[in-house]
Amino acid sequence: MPTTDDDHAEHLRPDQGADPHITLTGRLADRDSWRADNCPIVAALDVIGTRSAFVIMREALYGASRFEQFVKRTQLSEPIIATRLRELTEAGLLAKEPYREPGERTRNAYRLTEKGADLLPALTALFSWGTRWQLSSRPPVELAHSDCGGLVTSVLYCEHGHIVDPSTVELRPTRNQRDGTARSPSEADPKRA
Amino acid sequence: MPTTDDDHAEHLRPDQGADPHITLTGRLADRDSWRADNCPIVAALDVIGTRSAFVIMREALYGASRFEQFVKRTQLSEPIIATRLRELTEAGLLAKEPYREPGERTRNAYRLTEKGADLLPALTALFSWGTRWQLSSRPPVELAHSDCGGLVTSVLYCEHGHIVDPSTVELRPTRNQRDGTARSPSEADPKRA
DNA sequence: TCACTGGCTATGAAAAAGCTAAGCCAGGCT
DNA sequence: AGCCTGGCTTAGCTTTTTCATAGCCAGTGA
Repeated sequence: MPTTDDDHAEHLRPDQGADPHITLTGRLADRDSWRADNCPIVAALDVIGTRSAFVIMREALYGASRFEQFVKRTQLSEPIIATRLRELTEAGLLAKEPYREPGERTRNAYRLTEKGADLLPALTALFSWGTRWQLSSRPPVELAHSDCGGLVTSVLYCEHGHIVDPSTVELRPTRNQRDGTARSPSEADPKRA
Repeated sequence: MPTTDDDHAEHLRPDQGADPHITLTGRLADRDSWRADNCPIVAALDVIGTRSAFVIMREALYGASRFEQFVKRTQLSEPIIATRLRELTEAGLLAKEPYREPGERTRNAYRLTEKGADLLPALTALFSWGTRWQLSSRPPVELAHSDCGGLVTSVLYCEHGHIVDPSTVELRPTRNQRDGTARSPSEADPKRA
């Protein structure tokens, strides 16, 4: 196979399957000229960046709302469950709601909020990824669409209704809503050196 | 508002917006009768369950492949970067490939593999979630579909081509491929007490 | 009033994640 | 041969996560 002396060879994508990263466009193309301050992924991980938080959110999405349910279903320790439930409630992913069974005293339920439920695509994507790549056999449970019975995964989708192939995803400077002008990365990131 | 003494009131979903968890069906409906052993989400977190792993995968998807690039772009420490790169390579998400610039000695590049690239839906979902719920202003960058320019997120999608509303997602026992018979949870989970 | 109990908190400990700083070393150039 | 340097590793440390265990306490029923 002939080799190339092209200085840009490293930046090119010689083989879609070989190095399938997304394309950085505009001023983002030079990745070392900007920092990923205010990264939304890191912002998400500020709330749910521990293994125990993921597991608790899994059970919240599976319908758990009471402290004892989280204890039984996650196998995490009580101090950790209490701490995570408090943090997730303070962050708005769960809402503490008093409820009372007849003959028993008032307790609190940790109800899933819209903010918490909106993690379903992320957890579904991890569910699919883990199923495909990590488990040696199919898991005993699967996610399905109750309307039609089809299996559910998370896919990349654009606002124009296209299923987006990963090779056609690009990272670009955020555009102002009104005129489409790209915002300077530093414009929205005055913090941090 | 009248209250109900219905014993099943807690299990019902009185308000779709109030408690938007997914529906457990079949023998999974009694959540305390099975354990989430071999959970694909936990299996995924075995590989990528640290904040630093997420950040490194972000940069790999943004095109980083050299050790120094990960150092500059993540602000993580070198020992941690080296450890995570080794672990992600051993797990198959990155592939170590020697390359050589003219006049320089051979180095290794950490190339994204198909397995690694398949985390894009999960990272995109976290990107969207963080954008919507955590950042006080829009991030300076956005994900777009290069074919049409539309913004990209992760959505729930079923194998029959439907965009799936979260309220129509269910967790069900995995069906055998041939005859659709559900597998017993213990069938695939002989391990762990 | 007393016993019970669900939902925590407190304590101490272990392990993991992450950091700073220093150092090693192989291989390229002079 | 010697110097330089990118890519690590090592050592020591801090912080975070997580655990086991014990205990507290408010509120309910007897």
